[in-house]
Amino acid sequence: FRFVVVDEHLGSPPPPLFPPQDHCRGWLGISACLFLTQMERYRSFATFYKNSTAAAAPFPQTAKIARIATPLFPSARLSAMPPWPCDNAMLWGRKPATVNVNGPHTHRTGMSRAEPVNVHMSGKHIPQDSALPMGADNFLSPLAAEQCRGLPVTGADCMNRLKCPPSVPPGEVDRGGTFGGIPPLGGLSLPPGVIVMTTLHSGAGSSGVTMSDSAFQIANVAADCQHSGSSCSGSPAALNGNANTAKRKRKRCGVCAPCRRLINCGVCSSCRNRKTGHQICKFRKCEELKKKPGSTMEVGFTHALTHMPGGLLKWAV
DNA sequence: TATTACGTCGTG
DNA sequence: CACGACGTAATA
Repeated sequence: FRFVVVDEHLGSPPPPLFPPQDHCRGWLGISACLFLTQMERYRSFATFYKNSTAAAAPFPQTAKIARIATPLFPSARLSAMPPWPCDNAMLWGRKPATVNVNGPHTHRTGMSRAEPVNVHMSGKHIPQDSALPMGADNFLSPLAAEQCRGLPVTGADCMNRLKCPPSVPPGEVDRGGTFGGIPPLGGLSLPPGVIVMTTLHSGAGSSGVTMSDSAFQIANVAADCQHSGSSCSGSPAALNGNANTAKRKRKRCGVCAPCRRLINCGVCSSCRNRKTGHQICKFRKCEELKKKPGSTMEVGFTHALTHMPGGLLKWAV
């Protein structure tokens, strides 16, 4: 699944939390999404309506209240299926990454692997099933790659430099899909800050992971920690519930800056020595994998979900 | 089967 | 420690 922040604000400029960047909304970060608590959301709305009286004028008080009071996942408890047609929504601008959602030792098959973009592999087949066309005139251009080649560039920086074409012509307001690759949401109105978890079309039957499946995976892990009364700070094996689990390769977290980088730098030792080194680009090496096994981020991830004010986890399920 | 990249080990 | 080489798990 993917986290998609829907920045939709009827008849008014976007709220402060999501500045308008129609050319490329960029990556807001899972952490940014998840830590958009109800309180922050309320504050965002309040500030917005307070500071932009002109924009807020058309909004009656009842509408404002109703809008702020809208839960983050308004339809989630009605059905396990995604209530909005965002199946091919893109967030990272690449195929879904095999990220560590369920824990470092909890292997899930069927999740698509990342499609690393190597600037030296121009002839390599690039899947077109993602929502953002990865054509030569898109963000895979040598220019974009070169721009991202700077060493201490964050993933977000890298994404922001990518050439995401506007989803609507300049001057128009995007009322439908906010990201360039997101199809219009039709008549469905979602409050700003909504996090939509979607599945992706990744080939026929290639993924057995559904939106609800993944959501429940996260929910169950978090809930288990909560119900067991543990601090969720145990070892990965403990998190997995089996200390005797055979040692497996850890997977990249998918959310740290290096993980969010899309391209190999091409100049680091790992890139230059790829044939024999078998190592990922130094600037794409997951921060979590650099650490010794045992101190993992998914602890914080699930902790955030579990203890988030406003019950985001509840809505996510 | 080919590719990617994690884990480990030897070396300096 | 960093680095390179290698085995090999995971995936396309």
